[in-house]
Amino acid sequence: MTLTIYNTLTRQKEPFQTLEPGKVRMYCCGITVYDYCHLGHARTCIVWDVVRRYLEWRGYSVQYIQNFTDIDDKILNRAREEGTSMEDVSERFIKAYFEDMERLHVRQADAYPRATQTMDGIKRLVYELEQKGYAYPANGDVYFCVCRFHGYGKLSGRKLEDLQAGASGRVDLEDPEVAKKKYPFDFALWKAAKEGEPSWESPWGKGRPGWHIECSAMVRERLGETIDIHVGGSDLIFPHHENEIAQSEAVTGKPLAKYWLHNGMVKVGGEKMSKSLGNFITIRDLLDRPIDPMAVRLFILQAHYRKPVDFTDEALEAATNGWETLKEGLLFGHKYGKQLGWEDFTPVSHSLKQHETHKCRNQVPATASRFQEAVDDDFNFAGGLAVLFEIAKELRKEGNLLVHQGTTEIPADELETQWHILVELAAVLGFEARPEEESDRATDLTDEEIEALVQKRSEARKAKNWAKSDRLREELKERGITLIDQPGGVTNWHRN
RNA sequence: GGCGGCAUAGCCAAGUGGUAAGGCCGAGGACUGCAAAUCCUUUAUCCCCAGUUCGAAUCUGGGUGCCGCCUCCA
Repeated sequence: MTLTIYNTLTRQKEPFQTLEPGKVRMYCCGITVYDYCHLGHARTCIVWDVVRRYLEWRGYSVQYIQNFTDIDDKILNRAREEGTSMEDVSERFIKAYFEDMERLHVRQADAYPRATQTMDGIKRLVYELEQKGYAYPANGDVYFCVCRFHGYGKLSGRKLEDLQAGASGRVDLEDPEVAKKKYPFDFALWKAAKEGEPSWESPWGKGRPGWHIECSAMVRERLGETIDIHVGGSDLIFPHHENEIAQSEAVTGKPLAKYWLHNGMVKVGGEKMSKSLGNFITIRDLLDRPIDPMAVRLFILQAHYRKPVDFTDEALEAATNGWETLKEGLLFGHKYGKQLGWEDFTPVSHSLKQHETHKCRNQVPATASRFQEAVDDDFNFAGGLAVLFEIAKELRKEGNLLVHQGTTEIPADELETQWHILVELAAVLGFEARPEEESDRATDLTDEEIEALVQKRSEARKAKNWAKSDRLREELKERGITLIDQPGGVTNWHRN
């Protein structure tokens, strides 16, 4: 089976082939650290986290880099408002970022380069662009000359003429920065220092880098001149990624990335969630409601990554309920493994036995291959989730049968296999259920005490003293015991 | 104005030529003193029009509606 992915660059699905066998070099445009992350950021991080996990599950060794933009007007503005420094602001929100991502169960990238730590690489790129005639200085700024780069617009499907036409009326010629440019669409590689702002020494005088150049420099420094996959939000296609391509390819003469992937936006009330519209909800606010992080992940993963997804309370509730179902399946082994006499009911952790699974692909059960078949088609996680739900629902049913009837329909060893597959596939999507969350709610009653109360209730029932029997049932319920009346007057019970 | 995308049940959402995955919500039934839990069953012809085809949600053309990008943006 072949993994096929949609490439923004070619606007079609292509079979995935790495530059180097078995290895994937992947770069994700991260965030500008001037505020807490919102659900839109969460989507980006979760989607590419899962892409990475999936590639690894498919047997690739993935090198995954994500940057932090820690030089920017917004950060400076915030620092000014607070009376603190740029470093102070960026450090704080980088810390917050990691806290949020940990809660969302997003795995850490292999490295998180920052603009302020990539200064040499940035200056080298600007210098080389200038040497090759793609850049020109203007009063301490340095601009990229868009007209000189012939591939400009290839990613976003724009022509220079269209851009110019579209810009008429938008470009403010009075703006001093615009006035320095030869063409309105030239963009800054380096900006001259302003009074009271952080700056770095450079051949063009004191200043700081433009936004786009840092990614070009980081990719080159960390992953090389051409990488396999470059990802980010679809709102970065133009101008950010277009400019990255221009800068990098003008210098190296090689493609910056083979595949360009972009995730769709999160919407609220039909509109894009964004800072400027003020319709955003931060990850921490959402999780503090509280919403289970896994429900958030499910909400994100149930939509195809390229499509926009609408955030509503209803959708969130559906995801929360859906996660409950999935969770019950994932906890099956912990709850019933012992009872079913499994030899080994510890779950395979997400760091995975899957490589071994790969070695015996011919034995991989049909469910796992259906999962792979779905996800191989441009990361159709929703399709893969359907497979997970199938298993989870079956396990839940078998677990219930065990509780209610004391026996399962499916043989124990088969259930064990199913469960292991479920746990493994769920981990590929980043889902994990922790058994301790469940056992914490244990009651203080001993089995004997419960039995005694159940017996008392049975007697009340026999005497048709419904008030008393209902009171006893209610009492036990409050103490975490669920009663199950069965035909023939037998009452089973279990701790919640 | 330019470029791109989307339109599938009450809601969310896969599917991209052979008569519609999955999730959520709901309905009916079994069981029960009632309930809870559980089990079983059940909910669409795919925005509109025309065309191609033996056959289209799926391809082509037209229309309508919505969204994104074109300025910082995940």
